[in-house]
Amino acid sequence: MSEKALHELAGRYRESLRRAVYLIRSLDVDDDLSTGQVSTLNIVAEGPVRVSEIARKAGVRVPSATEQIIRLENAGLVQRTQDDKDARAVLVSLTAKGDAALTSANHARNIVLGDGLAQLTQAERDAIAGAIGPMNKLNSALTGSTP
Amino acid sequence: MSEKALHELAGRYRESLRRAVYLIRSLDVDDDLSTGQVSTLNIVAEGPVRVSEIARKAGVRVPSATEQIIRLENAGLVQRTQDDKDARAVLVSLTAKGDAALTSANHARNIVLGDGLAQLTQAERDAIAGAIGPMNKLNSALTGSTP
DNA sequence: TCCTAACTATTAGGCTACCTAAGTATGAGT
DNA sequence: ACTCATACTTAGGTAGCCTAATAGTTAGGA
Repeated sequence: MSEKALHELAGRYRESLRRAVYLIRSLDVDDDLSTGQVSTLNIVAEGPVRVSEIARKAGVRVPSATEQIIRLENAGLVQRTQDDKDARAVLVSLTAKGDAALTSANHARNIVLGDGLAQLTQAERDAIAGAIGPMNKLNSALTGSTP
Repeated sequence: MSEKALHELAGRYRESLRRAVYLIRSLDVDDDLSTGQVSTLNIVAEGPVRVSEIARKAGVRVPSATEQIIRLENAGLVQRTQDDKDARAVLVSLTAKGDAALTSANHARNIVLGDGLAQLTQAERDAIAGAIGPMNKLNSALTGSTP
């Protein structure tokens, strides 16, 4: 593919992503969790995770992750415990309340987004479904993140 | 498509978009413009635009648009003029400096993203290219925005 | 052993960007 | 002319991100 064509595609994709970011934000509807908080909870949900690991997966610096975690801890959604094997490390895990809030938040967002997807044709949904893999690969290639 | 399948697709797409936010941020490399500023400049570039129109297209409230515009104006990238036909309205347009900065910023970002796209296979690029239309349609369906 | 370098997390301070509510000025309709 | 709606700005507040500095822990070599 020519360099010019790559740049043209990059421009169109970039614009589409910019708008999709607002779409994502518009999904924070009724609950009191922000998109960023839901993302952090989704990371924590995979098991007790270190702060540095959360930061890496979320694509932010460690102090930003600490800040998010403190907010979530104050809301009673996560808890911090010491790592037995490394006294420097802190392990973050979901509380029961956090687990419930996350399930509910994911469900609410998937319903709204699912409604939008239902308005597309099957071919359009297939196109989006088929792009997710390549999008993730592109994300990894450019941000170096390993989700 | 079943409701369950829609929600499953919604979940995967949502996760991909979440990570794409960080991709977008990683494109702000060397220049002094943020992603939001580039977006605003891109909107303004289409011609003299009202503040309310900028807010609508950017998916933010009017005061947020005003704030962005003031920042850009202070940087000499846009100018505000009165609308002859409606003394309440303010028309925002690019300055020569803003036009140059926008061209440069778009170019720099397209190069970085283009490099990432170049690492994909042709089939993967085609998948992304094919999803842009449906993604935009979905964005419009859910946010009510008319880009 | 001990000393230094590396690592993990937090705190402190600062910035952008978003929001709602309130204020000012203009336009449009009755 | 009066009223209501529209367009924007101002004021005040919050979330979320950053860098720099700090405290404690670990690991590895002299």
